[in-house]
Amino acid sequence: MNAIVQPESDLSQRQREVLAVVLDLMVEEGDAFSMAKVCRRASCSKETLYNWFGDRDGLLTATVQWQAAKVRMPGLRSGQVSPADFRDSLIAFAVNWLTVITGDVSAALNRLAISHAGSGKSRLGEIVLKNGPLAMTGRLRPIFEIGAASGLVSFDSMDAALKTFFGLVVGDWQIRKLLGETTRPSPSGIETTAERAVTQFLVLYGTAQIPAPMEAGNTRTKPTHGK
Amino acid sequence: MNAIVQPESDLSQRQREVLAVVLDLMVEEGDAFSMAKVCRRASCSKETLYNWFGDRDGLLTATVQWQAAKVRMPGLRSGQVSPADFRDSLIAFAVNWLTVITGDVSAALNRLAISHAGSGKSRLGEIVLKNGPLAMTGRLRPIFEIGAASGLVSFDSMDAALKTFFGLVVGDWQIRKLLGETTRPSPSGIETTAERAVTQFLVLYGTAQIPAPMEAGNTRTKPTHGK
DNA sequence: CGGACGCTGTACCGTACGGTACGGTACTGC
DNA sequence: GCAGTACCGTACCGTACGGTACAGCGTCCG
Repeated sequence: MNAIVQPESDLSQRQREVLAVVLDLMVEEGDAFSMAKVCRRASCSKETLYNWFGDRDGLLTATVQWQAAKVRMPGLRSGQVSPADFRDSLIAFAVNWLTVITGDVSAALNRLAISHAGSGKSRLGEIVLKNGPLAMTGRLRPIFEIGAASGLVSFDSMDAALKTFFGLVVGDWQIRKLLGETTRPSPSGIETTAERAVTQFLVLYGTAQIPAPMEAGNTRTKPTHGK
Repeated sequence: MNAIVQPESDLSQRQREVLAVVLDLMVEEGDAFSMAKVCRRASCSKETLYNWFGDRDGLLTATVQWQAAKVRMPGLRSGQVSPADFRDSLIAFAVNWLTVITGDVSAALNRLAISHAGSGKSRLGEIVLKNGPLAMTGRLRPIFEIGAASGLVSFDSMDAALKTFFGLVVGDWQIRKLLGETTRPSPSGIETTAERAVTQFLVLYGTAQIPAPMEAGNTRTKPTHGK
């Protein structure tokens, strides 16, 4: 099984078209679509499909990898950075992440990978894990390091801080989306969530005063201690 | 389809035995197990199975509901409460939740519900959602209210606070578990995570000084502001 | 005793799907 | 013109599974 492992990007235009169809079908039907349906919609023959991707698993894997390769995160120039830039950078990161997470494509991919992880049918879970949470923390870590080097934040444990950031940003959005809840946050809702999460994160890990938002999160950036 | 909707608890001992077998199979194989396999392992006939549960969906639904009914959360006596009690209560809650979430049974149930939510095959997603995150916040809300009434915490938005608590506690544990990551936190790791999450939560939302832990979380409960 | 009932085990049916084979067609290079 | 290649469309095969039917068996109750 898993005959052909495409070196990731020597995919022809036609092959990418097919994968796009597969992705659409994943969004519409989850794991339930058949190879025949792919062929019908993509106007290609089964034989070609099997020649290109080996078997169904190969097709799924190729689709997931191809899609995962498209996800990119906003970065941050290294060197000294101002508090405002740092904060904006975190917010941009959070907005980006939340937008991806709450999207139908991400949900479809995660659903697929999760159900396969349960059946031990393939390594899709591993792939999505690597391109999801792990990629996020991987991209976020250098940003955190820049912040720390600039004296804006400090961590006892970088990993714990990354987990905390993840939790504050994602909250229960992802699990609810995956379980089929239809209410999707508006772009402004995402923005608000991201700002609140970053504000809270900076309360927990920030060392210097960073421009506070007007109304996000707990409103007050720090509770008025003592009753 | 979905012929018989068991009023939730008029299940015979024998029926519960069968559901236990189904649950085991879910943990082992995800959604891939067949009705025949259930019968073989439970030593019952297909006909009986279909008489009792209508169809495959009915069996799955019954299993999920039966299992969901078993989950209970630690509560908190109402009335005035001490800071230490409040904090311990939150920690107990978090430990309980993390233990459930990272367990194989919960993972199997969530995987099942998630994959069905993707295919629109049934209402399992809705059921798990109601007995998962929503049940958690439902149980947590009164605890928060007691805390607020006792002047220990204050919220601008109760919903936002619940989301924050969820995020701080769960982090990325659940999604990683669902995606098949095998490393499971030890009981002491869960304890540590829970304490750190609660400490952070109280930093964000607490009004009064609450006994700080020795070393949990960011170590210092509040960063020494200003460089 | 005898019929009704509930259950087990097995054989069976229809279907749907993954995977293969094959005929037909367009294009390319010689 | 012709072999080779790459692809489409479709027919086909084997299998596995959901669901049904039926025979056999123990138990309860009149």
